[in-house]
Amino acid sequence: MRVFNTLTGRKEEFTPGERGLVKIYVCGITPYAPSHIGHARPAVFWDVVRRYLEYVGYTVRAIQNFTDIDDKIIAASASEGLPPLELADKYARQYLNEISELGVKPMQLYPKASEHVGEIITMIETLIAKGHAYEVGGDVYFSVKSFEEYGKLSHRTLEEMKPGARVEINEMKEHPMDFALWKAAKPGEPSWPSPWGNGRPGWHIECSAMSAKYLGLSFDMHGGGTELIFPHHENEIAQSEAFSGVKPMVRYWVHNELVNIRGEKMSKSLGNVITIREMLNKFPARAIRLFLLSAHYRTPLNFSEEGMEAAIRGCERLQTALDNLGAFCRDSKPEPGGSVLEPLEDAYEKAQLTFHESMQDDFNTPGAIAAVFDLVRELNAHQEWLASHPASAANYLDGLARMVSVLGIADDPRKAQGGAGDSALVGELVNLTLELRQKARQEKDWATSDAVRARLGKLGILVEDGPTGTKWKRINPDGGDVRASGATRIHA
RNA sequence: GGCGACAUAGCCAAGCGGUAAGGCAGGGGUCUGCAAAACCCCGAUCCCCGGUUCGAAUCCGGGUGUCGCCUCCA
Repeated sequence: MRVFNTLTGRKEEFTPGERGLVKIYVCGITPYAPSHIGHARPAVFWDVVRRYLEYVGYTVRAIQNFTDIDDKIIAASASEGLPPLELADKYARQYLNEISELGVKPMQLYPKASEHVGEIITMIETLIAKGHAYEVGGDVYFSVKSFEEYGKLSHRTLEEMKPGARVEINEMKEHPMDFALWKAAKPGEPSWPSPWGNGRPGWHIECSAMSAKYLGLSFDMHGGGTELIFPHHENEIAQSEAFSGVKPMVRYWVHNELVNIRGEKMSKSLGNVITIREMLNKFPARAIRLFLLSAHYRTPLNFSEEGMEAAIRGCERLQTALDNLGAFCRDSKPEPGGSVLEPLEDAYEKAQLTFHESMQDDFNTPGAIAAVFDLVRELNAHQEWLASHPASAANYLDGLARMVSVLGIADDPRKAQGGAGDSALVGELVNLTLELRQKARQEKDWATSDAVRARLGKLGILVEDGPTGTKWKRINPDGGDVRASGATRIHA
């Protein structure tokens, strides 16, 4: 498996530090407002990475932090009238609920900065003792000049950073690029006691402290958006490696590109933010995932209604294929010999291969998705054959479902839950209705046949007559959202 | 001003030296009582200009354009 490493600027062969175990730290959010699509991209991407690594046999230990001590939280706290930590907790929970609805499997741990102040203070004390940090008037700063490799992640030198001069002027700092490890408390702000007086941690140190605590001084992958490369991750390396002397702190730095909208960066000031909640209210979670995965994680993704529309259609196509296979599996017709259909078998093997080669090549999800669609086309093309070979249908369904479940963009109909509140009784009633309708069809009583189909449609049951029999599935009566995969065939 | 990324059919998007995956949309067929689903056929020489090479969308140089970072930010 090859992974692009920001540190070296190249794709590298991936090998975990410990055999069979992959340790991942993903930079999470600062919970001070509802999360938007830009937050959903890394959440879904890392979920897929995790699923794939587990799929190929690794044990994954992944954590994602919440920065719950921060200027923005303090500001939002004042305007919302909620204590800072409560406000952060509220939005953190909201975020977790939303990504859960997006099908993201929970990570092992979501550590919060506020709960690791002790570890942070210990780390700062060591940095001071080692001459990498200094205290000035209650603040503690990291000395960038004390870490000769400063800039190695973002590929720039201290000299290159001066010209732009977008550096805050702070008389107290020894070097303009020195950054705060600890900030002296200001009135009204949350603060903790420390050897340097009351105060709070700087932004970057929490990640160094928490990753060290839960993953060790050197771990496999560290993720985050590209905008975090500098200064956040550059500073993390400096702190962690200066603190422990262990290098590298992170073996593979993996950064995702951002989500834009109409070619512009999504930001509150431009007023073009689309929240995860809004997305979930409007589109099926599966389609949101397909959309987010339709571009490689290292290329910017432009949000658009058209893009979502395409993703919705794509998901429907996938689910229809899965549902059909599920219906064929349940077919009780006897298998006429264990024959194999060559073109199908070839397509299946090729799809499997392409899927894995794509995922192994720096998590190329668009390539993996293409492999899935290739297979779906072949499967669809041989529906009649599959309908009379349930064992083969089950076999291909297994394979297709495995691929699709790594991406989380469709369900195995055999495992899917029925529609909310639906019981087996509903299924039986629909089947009964369709059997009666079938009699009408045989008598060419199209008026009755069409009326039944229309009535069922109003109830959210989509009826389709095809060459392999009549199928039905549960849909959302308002939208096209396929809720359950009750595809059952009524034989002609 | 510095650092970096990207530019492929109407839209989205793979490709990493051997003559362009996939999805959506569109057109034409097949199947079908109708509808739907599905299948088949149709579309790009890869921003521009040079260069390297037997051969480049893929490598190098120069343009043009877009975007990101350099300050909080997924």
